[in-house]
Amino acid sequence: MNSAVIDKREKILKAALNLFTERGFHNTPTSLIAKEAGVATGTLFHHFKNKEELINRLYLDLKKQKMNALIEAVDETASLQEKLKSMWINGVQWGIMHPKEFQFVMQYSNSPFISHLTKEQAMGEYQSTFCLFEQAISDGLIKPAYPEFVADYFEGIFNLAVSHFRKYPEKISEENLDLAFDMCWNGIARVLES
Amino acid sequence: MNSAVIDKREKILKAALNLFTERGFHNTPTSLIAKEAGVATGTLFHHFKNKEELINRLYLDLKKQKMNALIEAVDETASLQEKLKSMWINGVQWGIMHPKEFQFVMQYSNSPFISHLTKEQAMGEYQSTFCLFEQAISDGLIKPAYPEFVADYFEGIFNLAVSHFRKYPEKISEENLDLAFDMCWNGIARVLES
Amino acid sequence: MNSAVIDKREKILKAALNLFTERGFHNTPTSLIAKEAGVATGTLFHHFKNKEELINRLYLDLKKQKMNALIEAVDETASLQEKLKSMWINGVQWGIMHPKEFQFVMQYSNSPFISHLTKEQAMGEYQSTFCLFEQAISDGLIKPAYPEFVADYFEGIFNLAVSHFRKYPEKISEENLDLAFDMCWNGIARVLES
Amino acid sequence: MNSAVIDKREKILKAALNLFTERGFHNTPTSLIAKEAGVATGTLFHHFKNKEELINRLYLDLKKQKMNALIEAVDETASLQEKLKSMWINGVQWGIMHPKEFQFVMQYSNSPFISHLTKEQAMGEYQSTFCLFEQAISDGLIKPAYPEFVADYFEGIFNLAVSHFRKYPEKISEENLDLAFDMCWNGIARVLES
DNA sequence: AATGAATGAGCATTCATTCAT
DNA sequence: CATGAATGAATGCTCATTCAT
Repeated sequence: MNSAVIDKREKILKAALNLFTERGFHNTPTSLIAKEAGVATGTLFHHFKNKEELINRLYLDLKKQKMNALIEAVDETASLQEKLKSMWINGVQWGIMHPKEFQFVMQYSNSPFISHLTKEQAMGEYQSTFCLFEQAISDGLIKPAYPEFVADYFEGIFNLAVSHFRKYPEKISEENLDLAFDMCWNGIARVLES
Repeated sequence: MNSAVIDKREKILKAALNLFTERGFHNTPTSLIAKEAGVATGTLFHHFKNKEELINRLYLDLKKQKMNALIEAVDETASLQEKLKSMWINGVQWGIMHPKEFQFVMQYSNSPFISHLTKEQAMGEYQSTFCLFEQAISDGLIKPAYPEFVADYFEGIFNLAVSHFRKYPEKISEENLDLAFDMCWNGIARVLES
Repeated sequence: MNSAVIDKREKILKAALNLFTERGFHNTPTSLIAKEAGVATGTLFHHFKNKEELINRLYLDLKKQKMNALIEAVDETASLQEKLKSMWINGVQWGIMHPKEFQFVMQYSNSPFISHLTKEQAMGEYQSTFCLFEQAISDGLIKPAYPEFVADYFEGIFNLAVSHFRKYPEKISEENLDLAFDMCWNGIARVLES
Repeated sequence: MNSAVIDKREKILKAALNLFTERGFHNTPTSLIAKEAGVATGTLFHHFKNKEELINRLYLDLKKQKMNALIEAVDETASLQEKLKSMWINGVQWGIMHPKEFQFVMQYSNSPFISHLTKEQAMGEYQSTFCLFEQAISDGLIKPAYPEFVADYFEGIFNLAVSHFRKYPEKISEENLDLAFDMCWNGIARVLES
């Protein structure tokens, strides 16, 4: 009983994810989502107050999944640089293996469809990661550029790398993932004077 | 009369740019564009076959403007690195001074609203720039990563930099522009062993 | 258990009365009635076949209450004029003390939501009162206008008086109730030549 | 051209009047109004911002018609009582000849569908009539009951009379109209002591 | 009896596009 | 070329009612 209920909710979210990434938010009728989910139109509105709540709910769920993927199995005893690299690799792999989820989160991060409140909630999950950058700067591990830029930069290249590997799947290899991280990192890292 | 005609066409394009960036394509009725442009609803369809043609036309115009801004006043006799830096700085400055135009081009570059044909035409403008990267790689000026990644990387960080400066306008300064380029470049540049 | 059942039924009727008078029939979802009654949506349909039956049932209940209020404690030995005045005063007082109930009965008396059958049943209760008018006419107590008009007139002014006192509660006083009846009555009563 | 435009607007208003009085506001889909008016659904919303504006517009139009009917051809030189009687007779005749219009105005006068603003505008038209009552009271022509009640009373019986004659059309005659007015009036008029 | 998730027909409203003037 | 009234398919959302538990 309960599982059937959750099932429908999940099916709606899944269908919404597929359709939103394929067709965009405004070009995806709720009726189509319901149809794709194998559910009546009214059912969608039983689970989500309206279309906007659906998209916000979806965004929050996926953002959380992404963040969980980042920190999964990161060796707590490793060095800061190694931690960041692990997270980067984890994240890129998650992005490659969950293309829709990744695209959705990236595409709607700056979208007006996502409410301010949702963005704040999502940002909360990000906080712990952000601390790592601050620490890396104070440790002298990375360039002393102001932290806002570092954060934008890091996430930007991260997204860029995933997008790239989705565009050229044949380029995916451990070597190229390392290369991508290296290009990112050597743009941040303090160049040690010899 | 002729100038009045051009006027209306321009006004429509201008209104469309403002509205598309503020509200998105699907959330911008043609009637609103017409109203904002001070023109009758029918007039829009005299100048553009339909809404899609309008957006494609707009995209192409702006992409061309952006490309022209890049190569403007680049010293032909300068070194390759200096040329690339000039273009970068030019581009970032254009992006800062034309926020709507920049956002529109970036936002819709990967959008399904832009037809394949339009994208190809736009890509044509990019060709000459792309050559510079190939040359830079073969010159040993930048890392021998495969050129597709370099191109994505370069453009990605470029967009990232502009977005960043739009988010934090108080950070705009010659110094920070240089810093941004430096962070980009030292992620690409071969690190010379001492 | 049985009392709990009755309780729910009563709660539904009570909630329906409040909501129907505040928002109208069509603007009151059954789900809202259920919610306001503290009951599941399905429960409403256990007690009433459908929304229409609910409203008809409610109408009949309230009409009966109103009629009972009219004849309550009327002195059987009093004169006809005194009886009618007692009923009038009783009725106005009931209307003042049961504003929702009064409004509902008045509002839906001519409404298509109330079925023909229901109206006839309700009219049955009215019959005995109607006889009084016929008698009053034949007694020469009131003007020899045809009885249909007298009945409409009497009830019309009655409703009017209640509505008036609900609009201006500060005007409620024994004196003004008498005044209202007097205005009603002297429009009916044969003016005796001196 | 212009006449065609007005035509459609008028047709919509007319269809709306018929349907609203027959089926009520909430039970009348805009699609049905459009259909009945021989017009596309969109056309309705071209002329009226939404359903609510349509009903408010309609109310205002009809209220104005009713008021105009009241004061039409009233002899300015006649006595106050004669003036009021003329208006009463005019009004009842208008109500009889325009049953839908009359019912609509009466039915929605106290309805929440009519906005406060609309009611105020409509009340404005009523002002001059209201003055007549004040004058009649100060002239000692009618009972010195407080004017709010007199106004409610007068209008109430007026509506009542029209409703009555619509229910019993066979009772319509000059004689009965006079009778109805007489019953109204002798409930107001000061009974002169002999 | 009671529950509340599910249903899907129905509704108000929007909007790209047309076309007579 | 320009206008803007008219169109009607499409869409987000509501709600009375059902039914498995």
